[in-house]
Amino acid sequence: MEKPYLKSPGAWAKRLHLASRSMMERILRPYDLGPTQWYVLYQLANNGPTPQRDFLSLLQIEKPTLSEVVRALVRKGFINQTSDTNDQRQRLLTLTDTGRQLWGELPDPIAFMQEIAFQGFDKEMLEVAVEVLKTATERLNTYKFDGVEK
Amino acid sequence: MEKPYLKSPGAWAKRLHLASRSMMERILRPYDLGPTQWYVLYQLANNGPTPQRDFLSLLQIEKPTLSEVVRALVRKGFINQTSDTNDQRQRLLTLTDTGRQLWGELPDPIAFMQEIAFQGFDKEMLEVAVEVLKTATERLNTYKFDGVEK
DNA sequence: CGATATATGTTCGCTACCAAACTAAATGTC
DNA sequence: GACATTTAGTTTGGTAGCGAACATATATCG
Repeated sequence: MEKPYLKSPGAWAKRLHLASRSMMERILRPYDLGPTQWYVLYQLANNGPTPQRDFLSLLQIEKPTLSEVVRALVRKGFINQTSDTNDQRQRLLTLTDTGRQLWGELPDPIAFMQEIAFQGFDKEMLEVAVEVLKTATERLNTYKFDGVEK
Repeated sequence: MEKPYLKSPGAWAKRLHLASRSMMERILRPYDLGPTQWYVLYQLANNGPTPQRDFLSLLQIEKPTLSEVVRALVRKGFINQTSDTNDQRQRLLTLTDTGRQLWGELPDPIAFMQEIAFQGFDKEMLEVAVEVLKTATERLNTYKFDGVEK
């Protein structure tokens, strides 16, 4: 009975995620940008001004997390957060000039890391891996649970 | 050119990790325990008092992270942190009586989630997934980089 | 119209992760 | 023995994540 779970896809998913995050942070640090902050700029640079609300599903994060990311980007002067004129609840996020200029200088960390991590793998192997991860994720996310027995 | 990376194993690794963490947090919340805190108790309950230092490799985390986890467990009264008599730098972690009692009441969240997430999969598919994740992780972790071109 | 419900964001308090800079103790080296 | 180096942990300040509770604004319903 020796920690079988350290060899499971779940454990390796965690390690891969942390390794990816770590490298992305190193790449972005010179630009004073975190990984999730990068995704927000990515969206704004490629699709123009976007309601803050939309980022919840785009980034798959909760409201408090998004609030903090937005706050950081506003503080750094890379985006503006304005109230929608029609619906005063909604906030619209737009790139500032500084933000647009920064985006022009940024490398694409995702493409870079994909190349390192997955280059040379069979297409089929990658598909199997995605299938396992995707299914496991869906099962966990949809599992109804009223507390574990106890 | 539509965000191919959202379908990559890296993206799914992140989602699976977050889904796992989220469920583990829900399971452990009634016991006032976080996932990483659980792993520390797991080690102490199964292998007895352990130098704090050893947890760095066991949990694959950095010193500040460990410091904070230990701090939380001491604050909650589940472990003791004492100085080694031979080497005053080292700290030894031991379960308190409260901690031991708590451990006796805890479910095993890992076994529980493994069952939900991976049940019914081909052994071969799981091995392929692990192979992909493990290789990708190693490549990212060993990649030497003196900053991306820029 | 008014009360209630829903949608959008923020705040608070927590876990968990890191790098950089620090203290203190032990070890090596000259 | 003195000084430099290494090792163990902490502190500080940051990102990223969450639930619970809150304020506001819009929408719905009676």
